[in-house]
Amino acid sequence: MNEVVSLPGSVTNGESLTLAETAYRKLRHDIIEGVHKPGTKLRVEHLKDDYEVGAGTLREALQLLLNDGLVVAQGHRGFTVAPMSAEDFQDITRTRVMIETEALRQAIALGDDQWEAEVMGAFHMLSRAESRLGEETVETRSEWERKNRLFHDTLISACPSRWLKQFQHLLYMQSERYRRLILSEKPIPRDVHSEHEEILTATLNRNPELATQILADHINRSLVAVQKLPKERFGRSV
Amino acid sequence: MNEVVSLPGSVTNGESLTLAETAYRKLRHDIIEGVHKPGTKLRVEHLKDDYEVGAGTLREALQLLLNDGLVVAQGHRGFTVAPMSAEDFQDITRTRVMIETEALRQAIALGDDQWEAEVMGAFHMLSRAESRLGEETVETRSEWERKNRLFHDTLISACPSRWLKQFQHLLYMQSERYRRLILSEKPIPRDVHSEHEEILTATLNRNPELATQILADHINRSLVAVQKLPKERFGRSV
DNA sequence: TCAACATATTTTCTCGAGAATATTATTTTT
DNA sequence: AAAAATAATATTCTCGAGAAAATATGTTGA
Repeated sequence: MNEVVSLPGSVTNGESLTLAETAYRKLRHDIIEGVHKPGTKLRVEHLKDDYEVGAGTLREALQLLLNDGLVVAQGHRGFTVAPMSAEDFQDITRTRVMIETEALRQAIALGDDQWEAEVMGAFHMLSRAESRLGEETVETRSEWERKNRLFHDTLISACPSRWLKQFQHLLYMQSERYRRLILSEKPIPRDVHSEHEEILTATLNRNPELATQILADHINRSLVAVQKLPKERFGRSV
Repeated sequence: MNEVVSLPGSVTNGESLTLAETAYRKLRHDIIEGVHKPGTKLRVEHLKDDYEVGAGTLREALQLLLNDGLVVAQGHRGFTVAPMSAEDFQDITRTRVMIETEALRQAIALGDDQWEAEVMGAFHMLSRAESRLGEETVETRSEWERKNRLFHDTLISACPSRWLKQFQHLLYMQSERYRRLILSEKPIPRDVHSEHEEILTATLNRNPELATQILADHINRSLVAVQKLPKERFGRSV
């Protein structure tokens, strides 16, 4: 069941990890979690000690982050954490709605019994993680984040388009960084559970119109929350 | 008019180029042009001499190519030219139609006079390059390829979504590799000129339905051409 | 006081050599 | 002879030091 498969967002095809890739993952995590603030310079000499790798290896990790749009580079002027802004998140959200609803549409059209079962399973795992969210520890929150991503990934896993899924993954990752701003403000609101449930039932009923409509609303809901935030929360502007 | 702007596909924001990035560009060109066949191993020790850089620098260039999906990596097993297949091109084409038509729709809705002028200019340049296509040299073909990309880029340049444009750029680059297979077979057919012209007029008439329809047909046309090719042309299979 | 120039410092970029890992070839065993 | 184990080769990955470039500091002249 738990076969080794190349998870999206991974650079290599599973199996053994290089030091550069582990550093890449840690850095990615820290950028999404806001450890490295938007617009901040990422100096190799400082970071190589924190992440316990050589300078060249850390550079490789930074190069990989360019793909994800979490880091920007400037020739001979080093690397910088990608800036954040309300406009950027609006763009991310709109594009993500377009990509993810199309992917869901295709998944609903083509998914088989196996896929249905996996979607139900992912929803169940997410529900359990949600119920454990009362005790507000770091672990429960990151657990919920993992399960939420898994649910969204599984929903569209039956979509045959490699590129659509890749773009969805990228935009989800970007959204995560913004969603973190809201979560640090107030805990995850109650109605997300019912939203997920509605998406689930509409999907299993093979109702693409309804499922994509709810999914779109669901994704858009975090947009209005971010737009209410004061702009200082986005870190230093460019 | 010709201000220095960060062209998509470039890693840095213009200005001075690093050795790693120039190597990246050359490698990208060579992969698209088929110098390095799909599925081929890219050995650092061999390539560093060809591209006149150190081993570490060439590794950086390869890392950057991962983003573009032209190279795949496997932990401790090095880099490989991304494989090609008819199914992959079908996916690329469908996704590209979706992305590029949406971008064009937004551009038509929001583009100003300046944009209209640039679109006309790009079309003119493309037409001239097409007329020079009779003398079948390497230079005229690559000139046409450049102008064709510029035309497509300019069409959607008024689209405000950074991400849509980024995805369009990625998929256009992928298409280029496949289009090369057709071009080596037979020269560029006559009717592409009229197709471009129809897109232009529909766009300038602010007719999004017609413009996106013709654009979609235009992009899809190369799909059927590729699907006619024998599968040996795609290089060694995975 | 301010600007232009030169110097010093920091940071990035680049390279080649050594360590770790995978692949191929050889030998040994069943 | 086929399979398993071992040795040899090739390739990738990692590191730290030096070269190149950018930034910061200091100096001179108007």
